This record gives sequence, structure tokens and C-alpha cells, in this order.
Amino acid sequence: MVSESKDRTTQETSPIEDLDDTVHQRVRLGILTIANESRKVEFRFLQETMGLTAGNLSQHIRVLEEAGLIGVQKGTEGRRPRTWVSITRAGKVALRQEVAVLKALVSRVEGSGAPSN
Amino acid sequence: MVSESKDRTTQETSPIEDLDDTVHQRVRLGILTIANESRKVEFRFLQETMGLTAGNLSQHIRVLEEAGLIGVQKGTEGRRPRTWVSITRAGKVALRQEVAVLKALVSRVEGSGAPSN
DNA sequence: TCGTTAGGTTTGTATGGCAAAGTAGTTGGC
DNA sequence: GCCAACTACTTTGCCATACAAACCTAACGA
Repeated sequence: MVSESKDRTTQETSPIEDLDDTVHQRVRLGILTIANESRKVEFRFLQETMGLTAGNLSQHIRVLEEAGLIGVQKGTEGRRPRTWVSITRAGKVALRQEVAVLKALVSRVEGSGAPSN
Repeated sequence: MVSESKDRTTQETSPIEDLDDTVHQRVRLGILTIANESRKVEFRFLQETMGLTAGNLSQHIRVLEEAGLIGVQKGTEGRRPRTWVSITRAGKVALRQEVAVLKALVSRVEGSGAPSN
């Protein structure tokens, strides 16, 4: 009664439950993913890698910092100002959680064949 | 010079490139995922499954419809109005694309160990 | 020393997400 | 058979978000 042909494939559960918008947002998901790969990352590296304006990146970094998912260090390198971002323990946990949900979603989509339609 | 310890693990590519916001958005990703599992889905089923207000769902459906990713049929069931959503071919393609990116992201995150940290 | 470059941050705006209120038809009670 | 309550959405209004342009501060070059 609820969805046609719910017999075999349809799962009556939400595929996006426990998906946190703070982490799921495109750019921030990218920041966390990259930050997760090294101890710290340069602002400019993030900006160039992801093709963002500095302003845009700056904002997303603030959001992640205020959520406690990353830490921000400011310093200099050869007299020039430099900003580094590093993922926190909470950030790693949040990323893992997001990835777990995405993983489930991926296999759910791939599982639901749509066999030629 | 660009990111510390970029030696082994760090990939200098964006993990979120080709991620389309229309599809990536939480609720819409859920709609497409569910719609992909059967020929058509009831409005109310989507609403209840994902725990959304009707207004919110209505908006997201419109966005997906205008993007050509779903089709909307209106009719009745026992004299009561009923709305069904069905994923289009373009919708399936878009979902597959999204899932491909997510899959890559998942294995990238899982690959960058931080094994126990 | 005066302009230019580097490295971000702040501000302004337009879009987006959400719930509350509104609309249209339906059923139930009396 | 009329009115209240319910069902099934849609529209409206508001707040949060995302983005880029403009701005700021310091260093470097000529």
C-alpha cells in the first residue's frame, strides 16, 4: 500500500538518516577527506585542490572549526602568513560516521538493480 | 610543499569534484535512492520513511522534477488524491554518477588508514 | 617609497531548506 | 444534507547557507 512493488527490493528505511549536514555538505566533506590524509594541510592546498575561492573556503573552515571537527593553526612560512588545518579526533569520528552511511547507501543503490528497468 | 606528509597517502585531487549539489543534497539523495528501488513511489511513503514535513518534501520533489531527474504523476486512489514519484532515465544516470563519486570517496577515506590513529 | 603580490577575512547578496499556514477535496457525525 | 474534521498536498515566509567581491594587512620588488 505504501509503494508499488515493495515486495523484494524496497527497504522501508531512510537511506539518509544519521547524515549530518555539517559533514555531508560538498565542500566540507572534501575538506575533511583531505585533512584526514595528513597531519595538517595548507589553506592554499585545499583551495587549489578543490578549486574554491579563498572566501568560500574560509567560511567552510570556520563552520568546521566551530563544530570542533578541525583545528586551525596560523603561523608563517618564510615571513609569509600561512594557515594550516588539521582534523580533530571528533572530526575523524564524524567523517567515519558519514562514510559508514555513504557506504550503506552505495551498496543499497547498487543492490537495487533496476535491471534494465 | 603543499601539504605535510603528502608522500604516501595524500592524493592531490579533489574528492568532491563532479559532485552535483542537486543530487548530493541529503533529502534529494534519499528521494532518488528510494525512487530507484521501485517503478513508482507514493509521496506519503517518502514523507514517512524519511521523516519529512510535506512542505519540505514537496519542494525537493519540485527541484528534482525541474532538473528532469524524476517524474511526478497525480491521480487518485479510492477517491483520495495521490501523488507518485518515479525516477527518470536521467535520474538514474545522475544517481549512478553520484554513487560512483561516493564510492571513490569512501574507499579513499578508508584507504587513508589512520588505523587506530 | 610606492605599487604589486600574497594570504586570508569580512561583507553583501542570492539561493536554499524548512515549517507554518493555506487550499482543495473527502469523509463522518448528527 | 450541512458542518466540522481529516487527508493530501502546495504556497508562503523566514532564517540559514553558500558563494564571490571587496576589503585588509603584511611583505616583496623596482
